[in-house]
Amino acid sequence: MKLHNTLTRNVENITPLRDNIARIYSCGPTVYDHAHIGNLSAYIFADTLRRSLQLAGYTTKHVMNYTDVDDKTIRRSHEQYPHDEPMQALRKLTDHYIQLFNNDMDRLGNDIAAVTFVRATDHIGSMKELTRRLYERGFAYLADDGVYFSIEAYQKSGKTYGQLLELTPQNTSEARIKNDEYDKDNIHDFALWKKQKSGEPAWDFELDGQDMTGRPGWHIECSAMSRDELDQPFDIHTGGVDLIFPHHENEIAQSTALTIPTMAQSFVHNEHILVDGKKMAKSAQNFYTLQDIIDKGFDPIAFRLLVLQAHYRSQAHFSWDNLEAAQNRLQKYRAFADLLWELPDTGKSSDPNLLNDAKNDIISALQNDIDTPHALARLSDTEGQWLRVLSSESKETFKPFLEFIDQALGLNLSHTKDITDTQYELIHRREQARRAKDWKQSDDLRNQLKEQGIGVRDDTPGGDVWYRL
RNA sequence: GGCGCGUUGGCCGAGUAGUUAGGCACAGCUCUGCAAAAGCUGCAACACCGGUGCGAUUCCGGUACGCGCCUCCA
Repeated sequence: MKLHNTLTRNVENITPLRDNIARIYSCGPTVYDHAHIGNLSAYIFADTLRRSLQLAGYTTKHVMNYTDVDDKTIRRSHEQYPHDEPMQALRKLTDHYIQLFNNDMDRLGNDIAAVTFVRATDHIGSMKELTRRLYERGFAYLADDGVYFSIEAYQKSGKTYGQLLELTPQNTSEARIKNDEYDKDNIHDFALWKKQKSGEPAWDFELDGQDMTGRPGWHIECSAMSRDELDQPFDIHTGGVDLIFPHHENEIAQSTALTIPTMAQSFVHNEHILVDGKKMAKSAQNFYTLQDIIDKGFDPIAFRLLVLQAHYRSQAHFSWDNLEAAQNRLQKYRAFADLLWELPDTGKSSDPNLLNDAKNDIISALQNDIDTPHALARLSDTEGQWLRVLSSESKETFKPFLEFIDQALGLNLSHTKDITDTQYELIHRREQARRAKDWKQSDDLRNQLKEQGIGVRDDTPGGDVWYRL
């Protein structure tokens, strides 16, 4: 399995470090609002990555976190539930958005059952513990508003800060220096733990005899959770390119300061989805949610296809035209899947290479740095040969192929349902009408079927073939 | 200011040192009672300027434009 590793900036072969189990940690959502489709595309990628590892024959352990305590969740929970206790308000808010998030994930074809979801607030204990150990070993210091990680101490211990990107003094924007309003020694130092401000939810914490009651910093959450759930080092850490710095760099620093040489053997980052050539972001107000897409009559899986049509390391463009193109493509795939019901129940494939070659090509495309555009091209190619499928396959041979496509790409094609006996009857009557050259009757029947969302392909060997519109 | 990435036909989007994925859209033809489907054909691209090659869209250098990161961010 080849993957692009941000640590080395190269596509390299990856094999699991331990027990043939691929351990993946994906930075998940901050659950303070609806996820927008740019956020969601990162999880479509993570889902596809896990599927690809499974196809490569590895067992996977895939962990994704919910960031359910941070500045935004706290602010938002106070706005929405001003009369509740801070902790209770936080819980209400994050419970709500976790539920919405899971629903979006499911609608997008992401296999949520294959992922272990963890909440930051369920791991506060290990966050405190990690903070304490970093402090005791001299990698952290106390400030008025919290506990900070010391980049200087980290570097003096012989470690590199800047493993994922080059960091130089010139590389730091003036804006950052000007905005540096916190009480820290070095501009890159970051909070491991923040002391409670009034009205904020907080957890008891005593460090070096001082009351540090408060909450964890963002970066420590992922270091602690990934260690709790996967141990370190694990195999693959995923996230959007925006997380490379500082988030993942800081996670590495926290996780490697004490003992282990690396946090994860591979960091994989997906590029952003652009709207009108710009990054989709809440702050830029140029974002859409999955519900926006659904309200416009699009299928969530069409959006999945739009994401998969571009390589994860290139910026994809979102537009309604592109989404419509993806939806059309999905319709074709579904019509292809509907062929299942036209096939005989049993019988060996008389054209065994047709589906096997496609399957193997799709597997190799995915093993090659998750080359989903190539995999989809191959699927489209196979779809274009539906007549051959119709004449050579049976349910016994075609169903597993659809299941394979679903396993590999999450398109839910094998969920195709048969049409009703009444609808078959309509198709049958139309064929008879056509044979009798009763064109009015046959057109009537065709319209009836159309109203029920069924299209008919004439003149195929063995009788008319239906598909969903 | 620093670092990184990109620029492919009407649109999206792969790929390659010589034979050029795929999707969407469009035009014509065949087939068809009509339509759909299918088949055939057409359409049309590798930002610009140099360099190295017999040969570059593909490698190297530069220019222009765009994007991202350096701050919360998928």
